Amino acid sequence: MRYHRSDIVERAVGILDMYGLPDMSMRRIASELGLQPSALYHHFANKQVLLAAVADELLVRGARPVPTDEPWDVQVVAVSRELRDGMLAYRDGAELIATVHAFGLGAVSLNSRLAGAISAGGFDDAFARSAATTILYFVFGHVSDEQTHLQANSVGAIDDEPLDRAGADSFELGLTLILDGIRQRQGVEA
Amino acid sequence: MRYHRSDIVERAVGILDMYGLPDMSMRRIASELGLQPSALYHHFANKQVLLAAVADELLVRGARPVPTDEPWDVQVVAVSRELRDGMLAYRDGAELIATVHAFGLGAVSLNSRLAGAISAGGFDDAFARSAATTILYFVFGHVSDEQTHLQANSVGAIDDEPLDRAGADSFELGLTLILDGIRQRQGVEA
DNA sequence: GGACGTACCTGAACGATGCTCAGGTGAACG
DNA sequence: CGTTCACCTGAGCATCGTTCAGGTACGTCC
Repeated sequence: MRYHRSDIVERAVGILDMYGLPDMSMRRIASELGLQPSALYHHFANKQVLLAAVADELLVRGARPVPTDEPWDVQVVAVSRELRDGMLAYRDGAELIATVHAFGLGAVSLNSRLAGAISAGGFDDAFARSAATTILYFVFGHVSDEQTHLQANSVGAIDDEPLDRAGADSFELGLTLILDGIRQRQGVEA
Repeated sequence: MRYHRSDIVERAVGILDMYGLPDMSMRRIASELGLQPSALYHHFANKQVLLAAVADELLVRGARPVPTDEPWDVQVVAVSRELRDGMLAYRDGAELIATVHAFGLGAVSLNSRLAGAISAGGFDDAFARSAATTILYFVFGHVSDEQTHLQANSVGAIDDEPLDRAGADSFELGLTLILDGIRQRQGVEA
């Protein structure tokens, strides 16, 4: 069988969700496709690039239409929730997406989408970018923590719902905190 | 020569600052001490524990007295700046401290210190904890990004000061945003 | 002073990782 | 029919974290 980039990404996503990030090795991906590991390097320069492609795929699968007719802060909340849900939808998705972003590969649109929504509130462009990254750092950190604890507690089969609820509530609270800080600057900004 | 835990941590810090996190391998640490790699496992159960000890050491070295006589928000800013400076003081310090915290080892005091300062503002304990982690996620994310770009640009010997300035300004802005959000809740909270 | 315990260390090895490279195969295309 | 090029093989390199059986020396206690 002969494959394209997309086939490899798809298989990698499957392994990620089934066995987790540490098991998503080049050898594992290759063997599940019936290939030699070296074959993967025909499609991706190195593992980081493959990881970036997988992270982008997760984000694409979790994408939702942005409500551009709504107020700017509603848009920001919508994008943030979409990002959170996308990260939580696959095992180790949060860690993957956060590290890929930290590495500077892929998912550049996240920052732009948030900054764009904020700009719609009549803020300075530089301010919008700073505020957007502030939100991004919060989302990455919070959701990564959430997923770590969720997955740890899903091994022992204890109650998930209370934890999920607590995570979601805490997420909304932090997000509101930052948004309140931004809103407070409306009219003061250039 | 025979060593203690602290000798190994100290040497590891040296390697970290000189050659970076990726070069801080068990083999490298051992060889710089004139030891076999296996000798390190007499002092630390595994590498994660060693990393946690190194991260804690960096934080201890960067510690400053907290101005408990100042208002709560001034204390929060002080702790946040101390943390940022501590992370930036050593090569790859930000990544190290952030990943160790994510792993749940060491540096538990960070959350408590921030939460404690916020509580002094008369906030609910649960709220203080949530607000503290919101700030922590922001600091970790922001400073990690800062350090990545600083180190990338220090290879090519271009201007550091403007970048450093931009990083610090953006840091203060994000921090103020969150603090404004928190302050807005004063009086409303239980 | 001699036996003992323990803290620290050696040296070899295991299993796994990302990655490279020279070469092979087969389908599409002129 | 011949060539090009995308895709792949298979072996191997250089690392990594970690384990384990055993060794050495120092402090303590009889």
